[in-house]
Amino acid sequence: MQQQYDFKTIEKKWQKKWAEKDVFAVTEDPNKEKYYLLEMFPYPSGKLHMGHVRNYSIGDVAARFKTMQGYNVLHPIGFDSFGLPAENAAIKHGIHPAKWTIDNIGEMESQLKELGFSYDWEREVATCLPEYYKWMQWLFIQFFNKGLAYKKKNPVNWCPSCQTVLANEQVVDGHCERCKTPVGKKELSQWYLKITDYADRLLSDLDRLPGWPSKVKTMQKNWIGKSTGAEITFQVDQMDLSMTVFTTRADTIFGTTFMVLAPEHPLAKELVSGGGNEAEVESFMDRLQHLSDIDRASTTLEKEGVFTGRYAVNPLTEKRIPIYLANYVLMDYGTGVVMGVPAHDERDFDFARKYGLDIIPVVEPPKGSNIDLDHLQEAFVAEGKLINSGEFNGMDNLPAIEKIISMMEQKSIGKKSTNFRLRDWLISRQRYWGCPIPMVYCEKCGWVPEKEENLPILLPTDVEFTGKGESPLTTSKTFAEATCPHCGGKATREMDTMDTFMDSSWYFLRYCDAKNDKAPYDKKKADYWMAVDQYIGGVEHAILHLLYARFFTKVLYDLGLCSVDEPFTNLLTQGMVLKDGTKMSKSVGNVVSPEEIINKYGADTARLFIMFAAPPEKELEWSDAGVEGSYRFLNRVYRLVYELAEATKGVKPVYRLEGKDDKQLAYRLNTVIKRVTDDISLRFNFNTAISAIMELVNEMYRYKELNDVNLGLLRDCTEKLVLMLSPFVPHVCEEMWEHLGHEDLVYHAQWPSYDESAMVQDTVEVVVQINGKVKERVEAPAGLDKEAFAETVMNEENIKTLLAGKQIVKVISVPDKLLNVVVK
RNA sequence: GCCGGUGUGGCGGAAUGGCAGACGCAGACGACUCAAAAUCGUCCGGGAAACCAUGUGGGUUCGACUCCCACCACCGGCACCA
Repeated sequence: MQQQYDFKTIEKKWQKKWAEKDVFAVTEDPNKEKYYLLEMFPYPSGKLHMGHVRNYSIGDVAARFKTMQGYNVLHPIGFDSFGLPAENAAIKHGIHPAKWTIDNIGEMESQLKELGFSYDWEREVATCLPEYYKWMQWLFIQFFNKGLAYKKKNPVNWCPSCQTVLANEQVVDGHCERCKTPVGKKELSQWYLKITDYADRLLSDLDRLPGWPSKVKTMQKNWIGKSTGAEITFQVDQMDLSMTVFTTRADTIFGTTFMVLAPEHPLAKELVSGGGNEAEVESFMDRLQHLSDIDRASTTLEKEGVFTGRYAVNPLTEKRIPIYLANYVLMDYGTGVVMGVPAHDERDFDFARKYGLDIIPVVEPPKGSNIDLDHLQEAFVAEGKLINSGEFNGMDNLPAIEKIISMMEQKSIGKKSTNFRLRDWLISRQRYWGCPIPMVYCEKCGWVPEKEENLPILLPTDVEFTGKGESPLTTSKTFAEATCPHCGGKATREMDTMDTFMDSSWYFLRYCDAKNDKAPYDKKKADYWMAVDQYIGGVEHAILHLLYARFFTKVLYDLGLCSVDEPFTNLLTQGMVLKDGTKMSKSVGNVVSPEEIINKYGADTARLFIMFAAPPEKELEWSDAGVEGSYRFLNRVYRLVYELAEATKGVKPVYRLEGKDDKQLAYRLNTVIKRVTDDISLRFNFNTAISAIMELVNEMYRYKELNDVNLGLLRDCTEKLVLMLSPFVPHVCEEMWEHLGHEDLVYHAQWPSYDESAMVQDTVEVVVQINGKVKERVEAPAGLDKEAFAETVMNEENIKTLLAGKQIVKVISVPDKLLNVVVK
């Protein structure tokens, strides 16, 4: 150890030692309690950004801390390495996506190593490698065999810029989640996974995840969007035709005065033809065609519709009601048909107003309200008693829902029903750089999965990257040719690749047994490590990745491949890294590169600043001055440890506390250990853990200047200081630990425990309040009971003076803290 | 519109209902130095003071940044979901 803090030499030295000794590799050990700590794996875009550094620093501190506490810690890393940027680079610069990706992975690996993260590199995965995607294909086939994967022709979200379809989750505000281009619709035959079969479990099991932020759970709940209600069947007048609606408001059925279908509803044509209003419908449909999907989906779009010329019969009132087509009815929610209850639904109200349709109130506002039911100005959507509803008149509307549904069930005109906003997951992508879907089409046998021995279906290399139209796989001369695994006849391969969110939906299982070439992973190994005890990543994955991964885990659980059905026990969503109040981005020009900081101050400083500047789940404002401060602190610690290592050479950390100063320092040491331990393990409050360590350092600086120092105590403080700092700044701590004469790594050292007896003080400074306002501070003996405490404090001279001439009403005594005297 | 979250010095941020502003940054002053840097030390919400201060207004309490009610502002998610 040099006298100067030479971070460059120190960091290189210890990174080399860690790698040589392979210290972060772990194996299953039934005698040790496991702890699986995982950060979301990165897409290999080129270089690390500050968001990565933050994500992985949080994880590394936790992993090292848990290791020191004696857990068998699995802390793996890998790369989510299929995806569009690689392909775009191929189109733009003519580099093969594989080369681009592998080069980037190499770059990022070395940066992760430079930051000193404690990964078990033996378990590294890259989803673009055949040894990984072979098992992705195998899993897809398991889904298919279970009836959870199917191909369907449907209008799908189409990004004209990425030239591929998108899942609903990847369409944000009508725009492509990746490139922000407005998304259109295209009729295509595509593969889907039946995530809707799991909607109920995905929803209800959220309650079994107390370790997840409620924000994320709420977002998933909203996304799944469960509504309970009823399906009700209406007969079309004078036609042999019926239509079913979904409604959550069966209580308002008596107020249904019209029906509305989505314009693209399959029954629309049949209804219109011969209804006598064909010309008007056609011109309406024509106008609709010219609207973009984004405009159509807009909530501000005026509700427009057209009469079909047909009538339906309200099954309860038996009144004839007109049937309309309208732009505000969505084909892909419910049944695509809505019963119009203008009195009690805002949209129906607007529509009825515009087309002069009847408005019949069936729920009465509570007495005293100034709503005039005969001349409604807006829909009345609150609760009330039923009117105009036959035998149900006078009932409260909410309990009436169930009553009306069971009556309709008896008459076979309706039944209880549940609807989800969640749609099946569209996983086909018309792109090259993804996992090939291992399915072949045979004229005789239809869609058949590839034989297991033929896996992996490799990506062909003789393809052209044009970025246009269909999947580049179609340009391969040989890829399409296949033999039907069923009948042995000629067959064609599926040309699309999988959504990359498939790859990331099970990588945490692969880490449990990353090298396995007989199975995706050995179940026994997965049983040992799963579930992930702590997962850390950005909140932007709250619905996409985190929902898909939960879905996969549940399917694997049902298939008997996994013994947990929730993958992540605890979830931490870290905040963004900002500079000047906004997200770091190239276009704003406020990017601070990790490389730059590591070169100037070292990895330890970068890590320390990031952990100290804000609690992990909050946004972090980057501050160059703050980085300087962290660097200064590390220098301050280094100098202190160096000096004290010399001063206490050969001294054992054993001592007897002598005077007040000794006790004060021991008190500080032990309270800090407790604080740091609790802050890390209970709350992940790394920022306050670090401030506590700073307080200890400040105290040690004061103490060492005293005339009569206790060397044993100082030695103990020094060692424990290094131990506590080591998860945060591992390189410099290894160096200091070695200098303190230890031969083992600080990484393998035991986390310090605290001595409760040293945390008891003889006297404490307490506060004296009068009527709740602080008036005085006095020194009082610690550990008194309420009465003794009050008496002692009240007998202090200046307190007596303070209370002189006042009438005491009440005394609140909180020993060791405060005394509040209520006076008149 | 609905659902969440946040609001504390010049700044980042601390505070199981019990001293508001820990710790750090910035700043001021002092020591060391021929000088500067580095380092070490002291001060650092407002106010002359009584006091006033945790977005605003109420409430509960001996005591509220913390709990309850109403409102405001900003951020995020969902949004014609029947």
